[in-house]
Amino acid sequence: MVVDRKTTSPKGSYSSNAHGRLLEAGVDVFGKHGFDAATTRMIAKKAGVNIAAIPYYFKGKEGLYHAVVAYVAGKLESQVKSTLYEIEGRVAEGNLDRKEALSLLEKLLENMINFMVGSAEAPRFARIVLREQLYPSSAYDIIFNRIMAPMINAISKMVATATGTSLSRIANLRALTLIGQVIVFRVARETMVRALGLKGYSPEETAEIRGVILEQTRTTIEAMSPLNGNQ
Amino acid sequence: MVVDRKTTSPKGSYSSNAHGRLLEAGVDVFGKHGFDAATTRMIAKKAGVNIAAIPYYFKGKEGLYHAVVAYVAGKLESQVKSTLYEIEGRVAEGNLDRKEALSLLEKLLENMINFMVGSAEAPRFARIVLREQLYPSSAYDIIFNRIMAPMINAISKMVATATGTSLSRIANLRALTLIGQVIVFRVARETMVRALGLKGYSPEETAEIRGVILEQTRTTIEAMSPLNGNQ
DNA sequence: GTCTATAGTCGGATAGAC
DNA sequence: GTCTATCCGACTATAGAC
Repeated sequence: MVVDRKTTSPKGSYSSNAHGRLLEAGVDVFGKHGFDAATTRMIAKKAGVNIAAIPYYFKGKEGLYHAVVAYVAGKLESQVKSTLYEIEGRVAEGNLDRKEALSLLEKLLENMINFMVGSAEAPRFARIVLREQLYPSSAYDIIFNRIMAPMINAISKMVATATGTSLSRIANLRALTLIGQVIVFRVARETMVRALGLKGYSPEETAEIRGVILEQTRTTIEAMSPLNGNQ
Repeated sequence: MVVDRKTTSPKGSYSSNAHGRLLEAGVDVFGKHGFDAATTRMIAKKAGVNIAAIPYYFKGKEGLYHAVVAYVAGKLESQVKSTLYEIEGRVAEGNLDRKEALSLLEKLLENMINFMVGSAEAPRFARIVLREQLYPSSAYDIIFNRIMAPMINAISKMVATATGTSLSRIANLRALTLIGQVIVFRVARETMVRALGLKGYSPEETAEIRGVILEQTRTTIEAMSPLNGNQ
């Protein structure tokens, strides 16, 4: 199959080496410096391609940035996609009980923790997202639609079902506090490292963190359930 | 004598206070763009002072940045200082029981929530801190020593005391999840706004958030306590 | 203390050879 | 598709008038 690299559409083409290398380098350089402070010279150098390849493949710095954000969104999406599908499917079937909802919620949180805390490449991708949280650009729509909205939606539904309450504002807020418990370990990594005297997150420490978060999730869900029988 | 200038200055132009105006403008501009991307031109313009005032008062852009970080650290410190002193004092006295520890923990979290979620000027200061979390510079020491370490320390101690356990790694991790529940509302504000259809955080919404976090804190602490009697 | 003017550097993008 | 050379604008900092 012949791939049309450039010509009119930067979206149709992927397999060019320079194209892919620029995306990977863009994740690191935009993540480290932010859009404005990142220079096309740094990115091109890191990618090992000529600076002129950026306007050539991506119509300029801004086009590269949007492509990088979409690339990152796809990576993050792939970490939770199967669990999100599973949840969606079970919700559609309509016979989800509290116990299973809690179990699906735990599975989703585990997905998040394993990636956000336990994966070596998470920091690279997370930095792009966090920068967009800090000061959203036009690229934020991509992140919101592909990651944030589906995650909040799924977690809120599972919280509501697991606590036997309706899908309310309160369920949404509880979902966000659950997300907060996970992302704090990514956002405040440097603080964690200094405060706890860690070097990074070892598999054992990741397991400890997972244990604490899941335990708190279970006890909170249990305490919030108005009846304590099973559905 | 105050000389009335050509009015690039938005606010009535007090020319006597270039130093303070540069700090305030620096919070906004460094917060919005980051150190590298922020320009001394933007800051000087926003402050309504001449660019040359930056090297004059702060020995250059970097000196201004460090001064801004210290200024922000002081502002944040002042939000929790009295509660931190109170905790320190009670710990030193040595007769803190579980109930009082929980109450002090709640007070500290309330301080955080009221400022981080409920205050209109929190986003300005938080952005500086979040950028340093994202990619710590040499200025991070100021933030860590004046804010992060004292907060984590105090929360961990109160968690350990309130759960009747010793001050362990687990208590530290639980402290961080509590912090995470608060800061997610600051970090992911844009996501919150979109997902919940809010415009910002009204006093009512702040109260709802406070209710959810404090309720979860109480039930979690209770569930984690090995004995359920009252000390 | 505050200003203007300017030096010196580095940014993104393009043209055109190959 | 990839390169070199180059334009032009914007940056920080300084010198020196007032």
